[in-house]
Amino acid sequence: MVRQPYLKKGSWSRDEDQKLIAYITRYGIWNWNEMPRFAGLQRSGKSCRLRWVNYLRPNIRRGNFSREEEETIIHLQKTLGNRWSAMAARLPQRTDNDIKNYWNSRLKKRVIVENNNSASSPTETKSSVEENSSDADSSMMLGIFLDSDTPGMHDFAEIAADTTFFPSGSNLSVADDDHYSMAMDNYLVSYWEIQSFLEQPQMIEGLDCEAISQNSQQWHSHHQQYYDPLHDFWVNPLI
DNA sequence: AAGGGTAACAACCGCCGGACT
DNA sequence: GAGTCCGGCGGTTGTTACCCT
Repeated sequence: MVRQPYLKKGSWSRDEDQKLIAYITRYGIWNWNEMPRFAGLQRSGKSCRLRWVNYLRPNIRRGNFSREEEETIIHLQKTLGNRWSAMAARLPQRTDNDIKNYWNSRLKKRVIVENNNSASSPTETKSSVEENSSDADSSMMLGIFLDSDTPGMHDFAEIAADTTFFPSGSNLSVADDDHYSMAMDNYLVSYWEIQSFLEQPQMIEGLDCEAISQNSQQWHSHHQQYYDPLHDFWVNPLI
């Protein structure tokens, strides 16, 4: 009987995030079930996939749904039902998990209340959405990269600025140092750390980088529709 | 200050469908 | 055609932070 290797569950640590990002950055996504072993992660493939898709992908936006996005979700939920992935396809930068959570925790109740109100007195309800006040904060954070003379850093910053790489949640205010450092800790896996990781000796003996690279390219060609356009940004500078 | 209730969200689980052998 | 593997999806749970009493 083959003993299953210990698989960690629960919250992801920063170190695990870095390992996953660094691995995918270098080799791409070729097999979720095999990747954790090569990446030095004691996680299931499913767990890695979920973490990447819902949190670590470079061009996802989290928190602070705009009024337009809210209305879109409400409309799509009416027409599509609980098809969260289909909704996510129509809401750029949002994940199905995020949309699902947002609907379950906020919008569902709001819609019920609005329906009840419209049944009695059709008054306009005020949206609970906060303004995207942290856009400026994100810009300030990006300034760090723009100041850098490191090749590739300007691309990094510009793309991040264009795609709201940095989540715009309320915790990301840079009004004080605590929030700023927390934001950095939680959301930034710096170029330098990835580089440092990649320069480490291969953790798996006999790792056939060439084969993995080819597998990755084949995967790309077959699954291009699932790939976000920022992938090149992550991969090219490091190959 | 402490405890209970609630909201928000990260993560897990089970199921399903497609691809491959 | 049957079996297996893998990735994706939706439902659900667990955890944490916050608010109120």
